[in-house]
Amino acid sequence: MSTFDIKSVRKLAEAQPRPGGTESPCSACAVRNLTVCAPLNPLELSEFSSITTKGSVQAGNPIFDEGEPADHVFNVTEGLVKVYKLLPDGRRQVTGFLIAGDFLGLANDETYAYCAEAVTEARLCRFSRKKLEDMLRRFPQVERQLLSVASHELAAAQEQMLLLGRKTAKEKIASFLLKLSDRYEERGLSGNPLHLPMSRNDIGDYLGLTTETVSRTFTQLKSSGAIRLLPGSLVELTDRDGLEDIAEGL
Amino acid sequence: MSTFDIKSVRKLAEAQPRPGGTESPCSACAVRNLTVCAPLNPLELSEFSSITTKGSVQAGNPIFDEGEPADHVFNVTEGLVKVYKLLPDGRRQVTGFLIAGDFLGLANDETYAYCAEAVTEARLCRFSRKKLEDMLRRFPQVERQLLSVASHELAAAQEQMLLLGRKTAKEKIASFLLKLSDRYEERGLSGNPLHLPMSRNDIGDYLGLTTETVSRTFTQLKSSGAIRLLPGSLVELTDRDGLEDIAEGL
DNA sequence: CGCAAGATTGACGGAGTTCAAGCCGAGTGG
DNA sequence: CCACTCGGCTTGAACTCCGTCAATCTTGCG
Repeated sequence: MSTFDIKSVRKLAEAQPRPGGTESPCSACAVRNLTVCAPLNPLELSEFSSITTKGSVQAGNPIFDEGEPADHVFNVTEGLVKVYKLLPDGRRQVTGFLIAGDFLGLANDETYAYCAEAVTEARLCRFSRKKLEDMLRRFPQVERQLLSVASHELAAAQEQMLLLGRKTAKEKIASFLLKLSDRYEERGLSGNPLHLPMSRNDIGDYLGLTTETVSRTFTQLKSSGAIRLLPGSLVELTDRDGLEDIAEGL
Repeated sequence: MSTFDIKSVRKLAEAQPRPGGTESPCSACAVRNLTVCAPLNPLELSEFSSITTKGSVQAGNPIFDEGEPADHVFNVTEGLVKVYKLLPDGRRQVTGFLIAGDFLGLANDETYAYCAEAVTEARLCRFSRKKLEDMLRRFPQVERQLLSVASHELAAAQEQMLLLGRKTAKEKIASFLLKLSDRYEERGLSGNPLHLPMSRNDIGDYLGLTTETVSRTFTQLKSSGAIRLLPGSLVELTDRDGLEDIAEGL
């Protein structure tokens, strides 16, 4: 394992393999069981770790941009990352917020089809796409896992299309809070209160709304007692059942 | 190979395997090279065909509904299929229109996460999910192909999110016509003039618009000379460059 | 031909955007 | 320690695109 160093990506102090064993840096990875590496045994993991590189990205910095050669894929191990697409006039659609355990950079094309940027300082595992493809041939269980991940993401994307195409602002915000809360808990983070480090603008670009509408809707949900806004970008979901009804349009 | 027969799915006259050879019904399949079966050689294809079943569905009939046990996956070989999700109050989001060569029914859950319905009479190959999974283990190249398909669909889903979240009605319709035209041509169908067998309502539910807005926007594009509406649900794209500019918000 | 379902057009209204003005809070420097 | 500043958040007012409701018109089909 080495570290990577591209624009906006800082090197990390190199994590030395433990001496005298099949132990690898990956074996200590906190998100290993949440991600594509889950089906590997320690020996395989050690081999896998030989093609990975760790690094971190400062808040607000890009990880890659649309149109760049898609030479690497990534795994988020810490922090929050947003991925988005742009229209020529600058309109933006955030297609996802990624947290520890999320996979990033899958592309069939030779270039990335979207931009990725750190919202908070983030840590990532990086794989060379070429080497990963070789690995996939040798570890078909990882390929199967990857298919499963892609299939989950596809289902989530369809859910998001329903939200974008057919839900009202209030329903969008309620759905967003609930889904994020669930995902945080899946990954062992606090789902309530919920940390929202992204800006109102980012949330708007994720939900197909403007900053102002996001802000007004938060105020509305706060007034109705469904949520509380706490200092430090925290949101408490005080009436989860109520939010669930709102999210489904009931 | 046998035929399948579930509600709304008609049996087809059984296609007999050709006697005395490795030839299989699949080897004559018109969309074979457009779909997941593409990487198989004739011998493998023959084995693959043993787990497939062919059938057809009448226009307007369901193929499966959200929440049903996801026991099968499908491949469209002819006709048009729409895939959609519903909110409790009946609001609908069409998440895709599928044509010959498209794969359908991928689910990690035990149940389908969406509904699928024939728009025109459609023909489908059906695979038992269990048997398909066994096959995937034996033919990793098919699994790789599936991953590639899923990854393409993911990119398309992100494009669609950009459309739903950030494009105007006019931009949505222009994007829709262009993308559909391209996909038709990929599959060897006419991309111009373009056949639109789905209703204005279906188009609206795909683009996050109402029937009325779809209709008005078609009229508008017609008046500006970008398209012509021909009898038989045909649309001629008379100014493709103009449509492309509109689609990108230029 | 006549019917029914879908498509078009019109008039109106409203959810969300746009534009603009204050507010708040974290970081900075005197 | 506190004033200052700057970016993001909130609130207000006017507007607009698209949705809603309703009345025709078209089309495919028996």
